[in-house]
Formats: sequence, structure tokens, C-alpha cells
Amino acid sequence: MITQHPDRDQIRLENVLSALGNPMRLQVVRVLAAEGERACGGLLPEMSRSTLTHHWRVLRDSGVIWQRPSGRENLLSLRREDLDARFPGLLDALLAAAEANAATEKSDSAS
Amino acid sequence: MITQHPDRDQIRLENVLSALGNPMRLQVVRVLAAEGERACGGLLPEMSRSTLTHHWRVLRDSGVIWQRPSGRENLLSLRREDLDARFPGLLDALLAAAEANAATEKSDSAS
DNA sequence: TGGATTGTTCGACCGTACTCGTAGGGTCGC
DNA sequence: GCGACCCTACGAGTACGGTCGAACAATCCA
Repeated sequence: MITQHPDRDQIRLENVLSALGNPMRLQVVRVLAAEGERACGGLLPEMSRSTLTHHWRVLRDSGVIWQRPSGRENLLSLRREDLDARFPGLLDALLAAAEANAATEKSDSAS
Repeated sequence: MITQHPDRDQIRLENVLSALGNPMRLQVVRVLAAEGERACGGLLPEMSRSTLTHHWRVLRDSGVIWQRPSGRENLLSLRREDLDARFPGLLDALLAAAEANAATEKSDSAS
């Protein structure tokens, strides 16, 4: 039954930050930001189904994503409007930071 | 001996976000941003010393603050320059978001 | 209808995070 | 030197987070 998405006004910064503090979830958010709505599967394919469900729940409960069923799939999308309204500029700064972060991550592993 | 502060280039976004995902630490960062360098004590006075030390360590290891001894005190300060260089705009967006967040927190508890 | 596909739920395990009390090590002022 | 002060280090307890497998529910397609 898709646990409750929080209202825009109920989105708490602590929850958003700890949700995005996990590299898996941060990566998911980057993909959603770049490519729009996407099905659950296909992101993070090397994890077990139940682990994925856990991560969707964290992102959903913290107010970062919408999750809506469509047939036998679940579609995920960023709550960009709500996040922008609640915390102006934060999402863009986070996405830019994630990009910078990923760049050094790549060069780190190459060194 | 003050565990190692990470170099600017070694600051990882995941660590910063999960450090700031804790309300106590987020509050500390807000105070440091507003008031500059401050002694350890006086922030979060209702926690035990050892708990505070734990939080300073998390903030320090994630690259969010500098910690330097001065006499028998330890002074904390935001690593604003490093954070701005590494993740431009992120810190300001986070501080603004923290402000918005604290505003609703207050009205929540008042309701 | 029946099988394949997709997600969720549940219980479990393990590691990490948060908290505290106690003990120890510097530093300041008398 | 000595006590008071500030913080750190360590150990312990509790809670939470991330991961998995197995079982279940819903949907699609042949």
C-alpha cells in the first residue's frame, strides 16, 4: 500500500540529509535527476530486491522521491518541486556536489 | 592528538551529508556558521562530555569543521573555504535549508 | 488458466552509531 | 605542587541501518 509520502511541509532536513548520506541512494537521486521518472528495477541492479525496497522506503519517507505503482512496476521520480519550494537551491547544490564528488571518486580509484 | 583532519580533496559528500543528518551536529554547524570559532563547551550543554567528543570527531573526520586546541580548550570552526571550494554553493544552501527547517520545527512544536 | 516478472513483507544477522560513566592527560590559577 | 577545569579515551549498552533469503501479492502475457 505504499507507505505515506510526507507532505511538503513535513519534509525534514535531517531526514533528507541522512537519506542522501548513503552512496547508493545518492546515486539513485542523481539518476532520477538526470533521466526523470524511472522504474524501480534497473537502478542498482546488483542488490537484492528487499534491499532495494528498503532504500526506496527511506527515500520516500524522507520526502526525496515519489513512488507510484504502474502495472507491476513501481515508478520513482524526484520530488523536485517540493524540495525546491521547501529548501530553495538545496537540491541543485546537492546534485552539483554529487557530480564533483563522483569525479574525485573516479580519480581516487584510478590512482 | 586530534585525529587527522581530511585534506580538502578527500572530503566526501556522503560523509558530510550523514554528519549533517544528525540534528545535534546540524545545530552545531549553524552556530559555528553564525558565530565563528567557538569553544567546545557551551554548544549542546545538555549532553555528556564523551558524547560531545564523539560528535566533534564525526564532524572533524567528515571534513566539516576544524578543531584546534587552545590552552585547555578546543576551538571549533567551520571549514567554510574548503567546503565552498569542494562543493560550491552547498554550504550556503544547507545553512539556508537548516534555517527553514528550524522555523517549521518551532511551529510544529507550538501546534 | 498458468507461468513468468516485479515488488513487498517478514525475520534475521551483523556492523555501526549514539549515549553514558569512569578514568586519564593537559592546562590554568593559587 | 595542588586542585579545578576542559576535554579525550575506553568500555559497555542499546538502538538503528544495511543486507540478505524466503514467502507472499499483484500484474502481465501466452
